[in-house]
Amino acid sequence: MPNDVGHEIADALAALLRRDTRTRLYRRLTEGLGEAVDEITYPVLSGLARTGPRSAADLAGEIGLDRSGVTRRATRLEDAGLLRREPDPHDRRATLLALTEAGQRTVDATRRRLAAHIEASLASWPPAEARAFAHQLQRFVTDGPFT
Amino acid sequence: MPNDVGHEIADALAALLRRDTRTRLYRRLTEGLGEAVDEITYPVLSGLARTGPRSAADLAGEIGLDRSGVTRRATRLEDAGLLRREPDPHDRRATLLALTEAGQRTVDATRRRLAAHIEASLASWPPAEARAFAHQLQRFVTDGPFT
DNA sequence: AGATTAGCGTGCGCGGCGCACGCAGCCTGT
DNA sequence: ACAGGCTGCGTGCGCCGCGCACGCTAATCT
Repeated sequence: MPNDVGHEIADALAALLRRDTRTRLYRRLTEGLGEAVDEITYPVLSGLARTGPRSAADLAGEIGLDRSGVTRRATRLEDAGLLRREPDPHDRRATLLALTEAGQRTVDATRRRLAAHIEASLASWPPAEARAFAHQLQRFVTDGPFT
Repeated sequence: MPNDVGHEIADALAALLRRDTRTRLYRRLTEGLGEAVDEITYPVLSGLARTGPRSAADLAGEIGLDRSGVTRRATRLEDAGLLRREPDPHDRRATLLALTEAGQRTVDATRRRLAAHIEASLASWPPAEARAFAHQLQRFVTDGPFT
């Protein structure tokens, strides 16, 4: 493999990980979905949508955050009606975080928007190439230098 | 184009943009390079390496940050000997930020590490496929839903 | 039953960030 | 030439996200 491949991907990754890139993307995806959902709070919604109701500590471990942060974000989302705290039936001290219907709709809308943006930017690609790229990207992210 | 491609890439991107993914990657890349260089200060070094000496305001525009932030980071890097402030010969009120030799070496080492990690994770790929992926990724990042 | 542990929310301090001010140097009009 | 506006820089200020640690409640262990 030519070693310029590494640098080429490195440059692309650097551009991708840039702060304002992330901020702009989040802003675009969450625009008009209410004040409570933004770059800070969305990972809580998204993580909850992935696995269903779960505890704050559990969710914190997944998104690489302290429990206190998850608690505070959850409170904000709860105030906005996107999230609901329900007592764990098996453990009376525990409280499970669960999406409300509005929260689920918000997550769906956001993910749909992102997918639409991606597909729009891939519109001019040959379908087979786009499909191959998607698989390679996924493989690269899971196997890549990020674990 | 099948619409699951959009969602597949969306999932990969979400994993890539996760906070701890970024933090871990930065930590690995800057390990042992001194206390001053980290996720916060590195973009200044990197941006400077890209275009040569330039003003703080100019650099701030590129990395999507306020000038004050660049100034503060630059001061930290200056204290660590990685960066040098030199007066602009054409404008006596302006100061140009420039990498020292140590700063340049730090950037080179970091980029080399990232490229090495990437290539290692692509070691099992057919070379042609890796090359194609690199080009597609670059194209996707520049044309993609990030502008 | 008493002691230890687990889960949660919150107060506290740290640090990054944007905003706005003050100062120094440039530039344009008269 | 000089006076006013403009530009570039650094810094103080306030906001906010974040990790740490405490107190409280409830489960679990001996």
